[in-house]
Amino acid sequence: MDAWTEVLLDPGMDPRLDRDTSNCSIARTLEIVGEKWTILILREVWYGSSRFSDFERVLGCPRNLLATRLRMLVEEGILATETYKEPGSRSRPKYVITPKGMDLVPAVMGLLQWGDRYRADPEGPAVLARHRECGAHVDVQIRCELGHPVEAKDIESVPGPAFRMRSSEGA
Amino acid sequence: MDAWTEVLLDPGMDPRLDRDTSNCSIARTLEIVGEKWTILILREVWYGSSRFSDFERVLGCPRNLLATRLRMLVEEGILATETYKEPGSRSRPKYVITPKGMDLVPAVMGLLQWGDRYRADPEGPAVLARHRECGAHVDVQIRCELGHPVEAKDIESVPGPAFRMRSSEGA
DNA sequence: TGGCTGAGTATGTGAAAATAAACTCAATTC
DNA sequence: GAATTGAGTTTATTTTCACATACTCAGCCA
Repeated sequence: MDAWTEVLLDPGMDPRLDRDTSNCSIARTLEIVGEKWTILILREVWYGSSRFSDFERVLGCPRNLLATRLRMLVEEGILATETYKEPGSRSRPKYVITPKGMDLVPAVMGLLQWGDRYRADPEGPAVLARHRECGAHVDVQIRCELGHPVEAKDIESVPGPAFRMRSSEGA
Repeated sequence: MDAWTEVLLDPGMDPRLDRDTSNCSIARTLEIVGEKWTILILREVWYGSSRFSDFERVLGCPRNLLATRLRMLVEEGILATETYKEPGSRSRPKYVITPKGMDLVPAVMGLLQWGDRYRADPEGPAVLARHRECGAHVDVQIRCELGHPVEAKDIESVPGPAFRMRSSEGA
C-alpha cells in the first residue's frame, strides 16, 4: 500500500494533495537560506572568508544586502560574530560558522555535486572537496540507518509525527 | 600548506578573494533551482504529484509562475513531459522526474534534514524518508572515496581543473 | 452545437527584492 | 586635526515577484 494511503481517512481525498505543507522542513529551510546570496555567503565562509569586505569583493554583492544577510545568518545562529584586529587598526567584526551552520554543508555539497556533474566547464570543476586526513575525494550520499547506500528511487516518503491534513479534522 | 596558497602566484593577492567565481558549481545549480517554487515543485514530484492542477492545488502557487517553472525544468532536462488519459477525457500532459532530476535528491534531502533538525514542530517532522526495501530511516551523509564518514570540518576545498583567477593571467 | 474540464496564456496591479551610489562613523595613523 | 579604512547605513531606482482574474483552447460528452 502506498504510504500516503495509510493516512487517507476520506476515500475521496488524496492525502498528498490535501496535506498541510506549512510545516515542510524543506520550505522552512529555504525560508532561511533560499534568498539570493545567502548560500553563496556560506560558501565563502566555508572556503575561509570571514570579513565583510572579503565577502563583498569575492561575491560582488550589494553592501546593504550583504549586511542584511549577515545579520540574519547571525540571528539564526548559522554564523557568529567575533572580532579581529589588524596591527595598526581598530578591532573589527568578523563572521565565523557555527555547528548549526556546519550542518548545512550536506545540502550545499549536494548542490555543488549536481553542478559539478551537469554544469561544470569541460575541464572539470573549479573546486574539489577532499578529506583533510586522507586526501580522498568526498561526496554526499544517501544511506539508510543500517549504513547501506540508498538510491534516490528507493526512498519512500511517509507521513511523520507532525503530518497534518489541510483544514480538515486531521489525524 | 593551505590549499589555496598553492595557486598563489602574486604574493600580495589572496586566491580565495581574487578567484573567478563565475564557474562555481553551487552558483550554477542555484541559477536553475534557486528561484522560488522550483524546489517545492520538485518536492511534490518526488512525493508523487505529476499534474499541473496537482501542483497548483498543493503549492498554492500562481498558475503563470507554475507554468514558467515547469517549462524551465523540462528545458533543463530535470522533468520530462508524458501524457496521461483519464477515462472519458482527452490526453493531457503530466510531468515526471528524469535521472538528472533524481540527482538533485541529495541536495534536497540535505535541506530537509537541516529543517528536520532545527525547524521542525515539537512533535517532529511532517514527512519521514525511509528505505523502501528495509524500512530504515535514510539520511544524507558526507563520505570520502574510501567510504569513511567525513565531518564537515574535515573537508578541505582545493582548486580544481577549472580553477581560474579573476582578470589576471591565471594559472 | 453547446457546455465541461484540465492546462495553460494574458493582463494588470501592488508588494517585495535587487542594485547602485552616496553617506556615516569610529579608531588610527600622519 | 585631517586623511584613511573597514564596516556598515541611507536613499533612490529598477527589476522581479506575487496575486487575482479573465481569457483561450482542445477534445469529450450530452
